[in-house]
Amino acid sequence: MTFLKRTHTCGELRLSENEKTVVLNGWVNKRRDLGGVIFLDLRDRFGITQVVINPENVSSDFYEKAKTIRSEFVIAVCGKVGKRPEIGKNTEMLTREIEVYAEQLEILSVAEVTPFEISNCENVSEELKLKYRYLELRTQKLKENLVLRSEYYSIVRNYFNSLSFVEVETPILMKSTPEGARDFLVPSRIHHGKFYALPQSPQTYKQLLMIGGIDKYFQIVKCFRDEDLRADRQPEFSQVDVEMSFVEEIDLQNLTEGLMNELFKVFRKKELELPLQRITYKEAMRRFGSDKPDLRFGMELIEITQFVKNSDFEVFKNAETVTGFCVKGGEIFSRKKLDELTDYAKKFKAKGLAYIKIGEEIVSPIKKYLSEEVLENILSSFDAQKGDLILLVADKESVAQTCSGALRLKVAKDLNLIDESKDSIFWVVEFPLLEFSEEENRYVACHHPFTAPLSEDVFLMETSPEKVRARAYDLVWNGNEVAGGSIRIHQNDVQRKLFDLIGLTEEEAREKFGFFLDALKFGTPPHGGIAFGLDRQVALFCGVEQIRDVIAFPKTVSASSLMDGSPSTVTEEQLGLLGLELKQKTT
RNA sequence: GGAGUGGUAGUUCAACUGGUUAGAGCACCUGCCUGUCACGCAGGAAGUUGCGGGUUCGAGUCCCGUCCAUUCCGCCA
Repeated sequence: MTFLKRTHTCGELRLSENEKTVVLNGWVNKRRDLGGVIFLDLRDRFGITQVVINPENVSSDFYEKAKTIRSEFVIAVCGKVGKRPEIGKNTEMLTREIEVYAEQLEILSVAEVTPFEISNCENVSEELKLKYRYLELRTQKLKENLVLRSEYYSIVRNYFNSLSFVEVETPILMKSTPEGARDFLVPSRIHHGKFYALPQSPQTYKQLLMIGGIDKYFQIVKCFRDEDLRADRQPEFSQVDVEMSFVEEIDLQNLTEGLMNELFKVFRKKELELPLQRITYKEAMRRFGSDKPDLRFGMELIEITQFVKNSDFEVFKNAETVTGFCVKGGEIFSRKKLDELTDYAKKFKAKGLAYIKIGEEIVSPIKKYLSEEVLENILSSFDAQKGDLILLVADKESVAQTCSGALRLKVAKDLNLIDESKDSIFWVVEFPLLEFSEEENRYVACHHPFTAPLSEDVFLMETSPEKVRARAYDLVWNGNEVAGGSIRIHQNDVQRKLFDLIGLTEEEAREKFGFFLDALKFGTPPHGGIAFGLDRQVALFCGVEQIRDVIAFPKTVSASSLMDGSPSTVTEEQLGLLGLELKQKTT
């Protein structure tokens, strides 16, 4: 035997093992040297067990060796399990009833003083923890998150396997596509000047699988997007990717609801009320100013455009939309608070934020522009009572709604109106198919260019493409988009029409998506799919804000890995082989 | 690409309006301590104040630039 191998984990022993001789392996979480007796808290991923080294019961050699043990040493301890004279004061310790009296001890590995304490690193900077991520992984929290993630995989696989889905791996090296996010590119050594792209999602592949007759597909898959990062966005992230043939929206929605219910049963100890509520994109925007609203609180938006059309206030009079919401008891908001909200509104392109305080009297910077009648109409629209505050944004419809929606969420968070024990989970449907991009001066697909239009809207494709609704659906959970999908186009001519609408010439379409258009000609079943944001869902089930906390080795917001120092430079030789040469950075 | 916040000992933070030798908790090291579990007590070591420049008699503090982390806007079909 090369070392004393464990018989039990550090989270396993209870009084039932009293008197048994056991071997534990683990890291020293904490050492308490009382001069005579030494206590070691031994940690592995299952828990912590107290080890006792009593000089009266062990040889002096043994005792001297034990004296040298420090935090994060990896040791093996053989000893007898005993009942503690006094139950451990650390109430989180699963093994607090017992302790192990060391009889043999091996130091398997010494450890230098770590850059931060494993048992106390809540407040340590992100930078340091990421640099030494493997040390942070020793913490309970991160381990629990990864274990939950692993259970998530297993529930997903069981669910789809039980329904006769086929798990298929799709290529990581693929063709760069012009639409959507920026691609990560991989230069080809064999074909100088040519590049692979890493998939933003296996979208075309899974559709080709449908054409290939694999009529129920799923995959837990990495996706890559070279865009700027956020707390809930990493350059590489995971999806549960699903596609089915001979289906329409309801089939995929039912399938998704079934899986979400399984996940909720395990992770939230409750069942969902199925079927989930549906709300159209238009209604979500009108009532909540968001395509992923949080419905755990009220403060719905009320549009008052009609009442102020003829007011003397130019801003309201000329605005396409005036909308806002009523904050119950918000009359107490200070000037400072209102300024803060105004600044926040400006981030979302609003030019300003109007407010009406309903106190002993009505206080509002715009009061002078509003007639008694108009004011009355506004107050009653919002059902505003004394003590309330009305916040209003006037702008073109999209800005007024988005901005009010953002404010609604911020105010709810500030006032702690969100009941975290509740879950709001529902579908948003009937998204627009296309959206006009001022920047690119063309239509772009809201979802992706393979999404089918609603059949009753197809006639609008020629005349007003922006009005066409898509057969797309998003699953929204507590204000987060946690899954999204659509019924796909399965006719070659419709697909070509869509490419045409988004400004791809016949030639470009052939060059970029020719293989796909060809495939559509050879008998394509009606099909559709959905993709789950795995990291985001796991983060929500773990109750953490950052998806970094559910990824073993995440990147920073500047997309670098502090631990291994990637991305990094490569040698001239490596570049040469690829036929590449670096340009001087232009400043 | 833009905005905010932060960067001081291993670590978490402090240092009022620019002013003596940059402090404290935890960790670390040494000694003492036989039932601790945030062990205790005494002592000690530990700093290029992110980096570069500037203003000043004097800069952790003010100014300019830059880098890193983080949050948000843009972006993310």
